[in-house]
Amino acid sequence: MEIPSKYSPQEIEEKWYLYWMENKFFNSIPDERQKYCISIPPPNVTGVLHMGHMLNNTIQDVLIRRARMLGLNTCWVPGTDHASIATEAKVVNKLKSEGINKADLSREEFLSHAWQWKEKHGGIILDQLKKLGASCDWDRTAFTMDKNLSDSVIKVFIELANQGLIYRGIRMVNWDPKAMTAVSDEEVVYKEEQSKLYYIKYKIEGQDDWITIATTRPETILGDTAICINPNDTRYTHLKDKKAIVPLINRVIPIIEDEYVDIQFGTGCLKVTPAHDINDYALGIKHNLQTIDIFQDNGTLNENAQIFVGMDRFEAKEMMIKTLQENQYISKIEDYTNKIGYSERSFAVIEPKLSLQWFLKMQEIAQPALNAVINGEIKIYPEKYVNTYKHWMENVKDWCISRQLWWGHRIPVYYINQTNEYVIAETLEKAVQIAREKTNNQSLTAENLTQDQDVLDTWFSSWLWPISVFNGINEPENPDYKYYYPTDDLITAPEILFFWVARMIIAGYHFTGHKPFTNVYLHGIVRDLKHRKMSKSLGNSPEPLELIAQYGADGVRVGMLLCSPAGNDMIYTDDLPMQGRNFANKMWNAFRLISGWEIDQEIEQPIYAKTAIQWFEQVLNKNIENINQYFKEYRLSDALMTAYKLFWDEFASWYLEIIKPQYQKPIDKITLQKTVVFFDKLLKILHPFMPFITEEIWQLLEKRNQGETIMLQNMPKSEEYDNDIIVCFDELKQIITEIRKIRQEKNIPNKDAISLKIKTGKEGYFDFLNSILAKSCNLCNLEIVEDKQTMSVSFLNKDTEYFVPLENCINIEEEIAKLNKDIDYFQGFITAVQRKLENEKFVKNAPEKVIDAERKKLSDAQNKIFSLQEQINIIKK
RNA sequence: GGGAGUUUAGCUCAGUUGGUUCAGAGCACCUGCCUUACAAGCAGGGGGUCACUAGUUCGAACCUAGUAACUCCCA
Repeated sequence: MEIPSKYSPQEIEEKWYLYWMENKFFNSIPDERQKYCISIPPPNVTGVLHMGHMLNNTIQDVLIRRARMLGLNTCWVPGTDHASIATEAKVVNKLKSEGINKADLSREEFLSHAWQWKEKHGGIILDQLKKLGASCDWDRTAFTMDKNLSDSVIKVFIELANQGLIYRGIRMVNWDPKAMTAVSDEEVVYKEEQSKLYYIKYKIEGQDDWITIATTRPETILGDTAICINPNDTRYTHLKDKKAIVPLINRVIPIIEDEYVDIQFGTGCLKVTPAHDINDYALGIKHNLQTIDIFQDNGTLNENAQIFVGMDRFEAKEMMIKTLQENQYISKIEDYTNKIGYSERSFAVIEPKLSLQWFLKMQEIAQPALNAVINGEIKIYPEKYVNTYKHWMENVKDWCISRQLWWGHRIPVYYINQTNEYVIAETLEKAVQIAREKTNNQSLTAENLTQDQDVLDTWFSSWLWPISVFNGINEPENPDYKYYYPTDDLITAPEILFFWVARMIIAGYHFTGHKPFTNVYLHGIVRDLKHRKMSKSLGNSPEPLELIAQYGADGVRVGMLLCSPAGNDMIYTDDLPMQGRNFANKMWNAFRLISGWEIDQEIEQPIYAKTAIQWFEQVLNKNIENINQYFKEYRLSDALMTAYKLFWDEFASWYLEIIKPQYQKPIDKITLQKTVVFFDKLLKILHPFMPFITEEIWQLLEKRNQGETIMLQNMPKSEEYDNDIIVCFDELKQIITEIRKIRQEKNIPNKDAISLKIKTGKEGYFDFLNSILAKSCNLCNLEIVEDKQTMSVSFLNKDTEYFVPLENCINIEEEIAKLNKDIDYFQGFITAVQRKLENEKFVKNAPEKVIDAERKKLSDAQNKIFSLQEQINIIKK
């Protein structure tokens, strides 16, 4: 059967993924073996696969497949999170396109639409992961709003509340007026923008005097409740204890003093609007100021503003500027660059807003999580992120966990008779019970209770993920949880180190008393060549599934990993998957070569083959050892590159070329058998990186039974090896390269045999490799000689001299020039070494070993010069 | 404004306790080859003041200080 010379991955990948699924090779159940477990960073249920997912999941699959081949009971739990804000926005938009307004629906009706949407679109991303080859235990697929996971969320909320760690409070939150919800600090993206700084005059009460402040947000002066000056600022001392009048609305406000005010900035006077600025809010508390909130939740002005009521904040700003100008309150307008916060989800400008929210106290529960990373119980790779983690955990702030949305876990708080008095319970029935006890009113019914309208932050469910996917909150004694938890590795990006990783660690220690995972591997962000983050809006991201179609999943996986050292961003170009594809093709053709060889039982194993086998065994073992070490250090790019070079350079370019029989000649049995064994090992080493092609070739390499798979074979172990053989062979490679160079320079085709004469020295000659040398260089004659040769091209390896007699095409001038060039080089080298050795301080202070090495370098170089000079003399004769 | 990190070849990155196995790898590039496994290939080759400056040391890509540029986090 003819095997095509180009490897085409499409059908092959589909075939093997089906085979793996049908045979349930990805599934795991607890047994007596040691386990290895990863819970996937749950992608957003609204999401589609992007380059970041490709990198993230490739890494996880490599680790999982390798662990599986190391004999561990391997479990990779997939799933998605419900993404409150993003999903709700999607569903709202979808309904809008159908002419339905969210406001016209009841909560139940809306949720039913949301669930329909989830059922229809929620699994897309997981199916896409299958194309990548992800070997997840799909039977365990979890969703943060599944029954067990939801119950866990409610349960821990109640537990934390009972521990006094949850409180309700007025706080300045990042308000998203479009999504009508508070968002966390981490969900606000700040962008630098050109804006204006307005200088606005306030009249001093009872005096014909003015005070000027500078602000970027003139509309908020409607909520002003003070003017603040710095007590050290002599320009304003005379205004101390006076009052100012807010323009247009004539509210009288005090002039207060605080060193917080930056004298250099603007006019040195600050307007204080406690309801709409976080720093002003702090000032307000400190100076006991009134707080006037002038905005509705949707960003329009309310009654408190007195004017422009009902107008949107941006419109109101324009009106405000216009009106102030008309009334001569604006003295100056300057250009100004400031940072404006946008909602990561809805892209609306964030409005700082005072609001009643639920908070989780963090400081106390963060402590064990901080300690765990500091004392190394949990390891972060790369280590530099430990600092970042530490800094954050030491300055941790309380976590606002409520969101003004419907899609998510509804806060299990029930208010009694529309008051602020409440009870917390898993269900309405329990809430009634508790409320009756609390109020001492047995006639209280469900009618008297109103559940909090808000849901919990999505992270408040994903922080339980490694626990809740095994139902460890609800049933801590269940066998799955006991077996798989704590999980082993967590693979994610540093961007969510804080709001996911750190919180998972906190939750792990707080709810289970154990870490949630042992190692955290942080990979970078995928960027384009201009180092811009890949995103839909920039249009700079390739479509992952198209990449897979074009280069094969194996090719893409290799491309993603080749250039992605831990913690570094990955700069993507199409060259990367191409390199992966080319490598797959190389493997494919190596297989084609071997599969075409016929065995002849009669022929003896040639010495060159026997020697090459002996050498390759050493190289293989050495590289396995290196790869193991790289995996230990989570240096996956290096591990892959080592395997890549082992296959391409050592196996294909050197080993196969040496043992390759002449065209259409048969091969001996032992060599072929050994070669198949090598190939088999290489495939296993490469399988975690390139699952599909390795399965395909492995299945073809030898007769396999139904139900067999490379993915359940044992990973080759590193055995003892003789490094001397590798070193000798490296020298041999250099010698062969020298001879190839001579052929190229002198234009001698490979098929013309040449002869080689060797004047052996103490080093640089290996007779046991002669048969390989002869075959690789097509030598008709290999002779050991006592004397230097004339009419030859020569070169030195250590102190052994090699001569290629080429009577017809020797240019004596050229040869001498070449030899002189070498002499010059060594001369310079000697000068440098001598300078060192003549330095008394060096001889006195440097270790013996270093000095000896220098002396050897010196004498070696001197010998070389001597030998080269001699060669020149001989040629000249 | 506070903190962390980065700077090594055209690009992306390695360089473990300072010492010719220290200046490396892959890709890209150049030259010659369609040599029956592979042109998605083979063989060979060029390329770096290790950001800059000063210091410590017999010796610095590596240690110290300063400077510059970039990145991230927090405010």
